[in-house]
Amino acid sequence: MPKRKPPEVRRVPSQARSQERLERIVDSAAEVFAEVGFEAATMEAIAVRADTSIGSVYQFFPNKRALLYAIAIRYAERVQDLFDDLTTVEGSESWDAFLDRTLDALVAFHRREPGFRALVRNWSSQEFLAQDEASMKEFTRRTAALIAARLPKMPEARRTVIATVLVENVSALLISTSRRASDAVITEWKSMLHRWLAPYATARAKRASR
Amino acid sequence: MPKRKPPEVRRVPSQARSQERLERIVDSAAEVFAEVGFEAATMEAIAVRADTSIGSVYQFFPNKRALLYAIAIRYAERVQDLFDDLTTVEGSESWDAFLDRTLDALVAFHRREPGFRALVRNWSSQEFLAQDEASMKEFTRRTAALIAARLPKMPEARRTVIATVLVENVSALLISTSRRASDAVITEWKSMLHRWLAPYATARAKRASR
Amino acid sequence: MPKRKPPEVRRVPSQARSQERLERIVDSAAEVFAEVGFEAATMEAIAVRADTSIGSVYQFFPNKRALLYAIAIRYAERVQDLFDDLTTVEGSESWDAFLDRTLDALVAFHRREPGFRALVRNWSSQEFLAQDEASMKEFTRRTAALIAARLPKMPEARRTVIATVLVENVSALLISTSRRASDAVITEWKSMLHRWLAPYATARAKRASR
Amino acid sequence: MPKRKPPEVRRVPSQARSQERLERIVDSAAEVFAEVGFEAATMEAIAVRADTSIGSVYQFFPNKRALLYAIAIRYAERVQDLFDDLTTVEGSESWDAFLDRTLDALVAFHRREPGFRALVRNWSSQEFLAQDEASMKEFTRRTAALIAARLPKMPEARRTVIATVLVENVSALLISTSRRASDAVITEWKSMLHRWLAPYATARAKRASR
DNA sequence: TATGAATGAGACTTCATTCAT
DNA sequence: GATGAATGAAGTCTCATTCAT
Repeated sequence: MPKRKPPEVRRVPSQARSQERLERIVDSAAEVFAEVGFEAATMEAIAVRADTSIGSVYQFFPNKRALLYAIAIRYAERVQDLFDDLTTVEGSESWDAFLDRTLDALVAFHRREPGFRALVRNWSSQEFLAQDEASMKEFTRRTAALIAARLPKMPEARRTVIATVLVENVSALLISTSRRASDAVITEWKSMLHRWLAPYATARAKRASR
Repeated sequence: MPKRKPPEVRRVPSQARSQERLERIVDSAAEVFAEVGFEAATMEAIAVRADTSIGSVYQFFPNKRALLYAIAIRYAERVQDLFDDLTTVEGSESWDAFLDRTLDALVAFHRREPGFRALVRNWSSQEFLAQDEASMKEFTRRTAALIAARLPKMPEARRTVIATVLVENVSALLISTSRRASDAVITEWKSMLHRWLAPYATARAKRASR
Repeated sequence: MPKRKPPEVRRVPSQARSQERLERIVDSAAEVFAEVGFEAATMEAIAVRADTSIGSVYQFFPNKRALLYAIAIRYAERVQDLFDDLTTVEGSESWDAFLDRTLDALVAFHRREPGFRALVRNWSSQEFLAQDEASMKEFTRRTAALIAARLPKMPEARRTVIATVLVENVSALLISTSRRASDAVITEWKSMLHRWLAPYATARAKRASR
Repeated sequence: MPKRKPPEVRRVPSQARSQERLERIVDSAAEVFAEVGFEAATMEAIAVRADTSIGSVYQFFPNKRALLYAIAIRYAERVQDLFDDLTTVEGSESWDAFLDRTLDALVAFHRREPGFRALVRNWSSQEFLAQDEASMKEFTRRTAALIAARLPKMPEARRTVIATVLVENVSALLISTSRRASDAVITEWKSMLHRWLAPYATARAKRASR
């Protein structure tokens, strides 16, 4: 995920009291957006849930959109961190193990942060679609790099296609499914990915065993 | 797709003129919702595009939400019909061929009806999420039935899990991907499904050949 | 006064009912602006005084400023008409008689339309200052023409200066004074103008008698 | 200028620091009001320009209106002082010379203090119109006294009328004209006043020469 | 039945004023 | 006293919905 310009924040509070309030406002907004969508969310509702006044919300954010933007960035950072954690595990790990670990982590993330799903689904505005596209590209790039590390002989075009399908598949399923997915479904989902990718890994294994 | 309670329509017009007008209103609403989203769409804009007056829109629909509902139902019927067409093809067809044909048809449908994607991404409200859930369940049931027809020995629980993953996978990818997906990506996607499902089909083949 | 572009009006009503309403809104706005000034006037107050809803006000005018603009134009037209009436009197009339007649008419106008004074005093915004400047220029031009008709020998520069002082004097006094001015004050004011302009007229008389 | 009730000042600061701050606040407010008008001026902007905090402004003034009031009083005092200076010149001076001197001084004052004009044009509220009226009355009284000193025989009613026209004329023209008036216009303006008042002075001269 | 003008609740946003630090 | 964050009343404007014609 590329670095983004900082959110349009009016005031960065230094006092602990204000810092807390800001946190509460962003949390509250994330919840309200998740529940009713961006357009239907009202600043009043956000303020009330954050247990403040509308005026305080506007002290930190110049408008509703800035609030959405701030939330988007917060999530982007969390996903970024998650991906970093997942890929910095040292040692030799099988593809399947890596995939399983990644999926489990992502499913857990989506369950922990129900607002994320709502956010992504509501990104219909042009501005945010561009963001989304950029995120997906970055994830695809990184995934392709991971593939390259294990299958250096695979042509780049091929690698990119596989990475694309993998990233799209995972993100699409996470977004539309994660809350309701049972363990059995997730297990089957992993099977799907394992079987799909097996031949590529096998090819390497064969070459390696020669 | 389950039977739905009758749409909230105030008057079912008998006259051809009115029927046409109703059609135009729904088309117009679908377009406007797709273009700017549900909240930002105005009844005025919908009426103008349908070449009628606001009053006429309210003659058919008690409120804006009812319009969205009508559109949802229309799309549900179209998807329903599509699925019926796909499955009523007689003769022996391989799983892979069936899958490919289905995927191609669905991708084509999504490309033909950009409003569908916009609609689904705009759900958000509780009422519509329930709708969505119901649709998915119905598709899963039918898919499980298709599997049962070919793999009668597979335990029902298993079948349901596979059908769930298949339906979720297909619908999720269609919604988040279809407009931008290249042919190479779609081909790889098919591969994924083929390899995943191959062992199940093979199991049958083995048992059959004994 | 130069022709102005038509006010930003959203809808020009044809029905008598609406026409009345529009009239009431403009009248009401003129009153409210006159009483509390443009900024302090609220659309709510304007709507209530016009015995309508806020929504109706916005049906005719896209924003508060457009209302001010409409009023300005209405007054500009009235002043225009007044000036036309004053100058189209045929026959030979003495300067003093003409001046007296004009002043009386202008004072009457200002007393009849208390909103006019308020409007001009509130024209502080850049946009309206330009308007004002243009009006004054036009009046000065016309006045200079009137002078030229009677004193063709007077150099143009001179004529312009006199016209400027005359117009500025009359408009300034009208704006700041007219409501409280007693008859005695107005009579003295006329004297002032007569005595000031007498030498110019006399010069002509002398030349004429030679 | 009549005695005014003491300005609404919360605290009359004794410390030099505070005195300075108070001065800065009033200056700042005068500038901001002059630039954007009373309503559009924000206490924040005033505080920032005065290089203090909003809280400090409220230490001195209970509300925004009190600030305007303080500015009005300050200007009233300055005009008062100016008038005192103008009239305390000893020796025999012709009417015309006195008038010219006064006008020049007033024009200079208006050019030096652009805020004054803005202030007067922004009156509008009932409370301030009363202020204005009172100022005008006081100037008229003083002017009538000046006339009385030179023309003791003139009936008081007459004197008052002349003083009224003179004061209204001068103040009206100053307010609406001073920034844009050319020297030629001002010269002609003086001519106007000279010719108007000449007969009154002549009358005295005649009586004196008998 | 069709129209579209009228209505007014409700959204966003600003900013005068208060008050805890 | 000084500061500036917090508050919330109030203003502008939109638009779903109603209803007279």
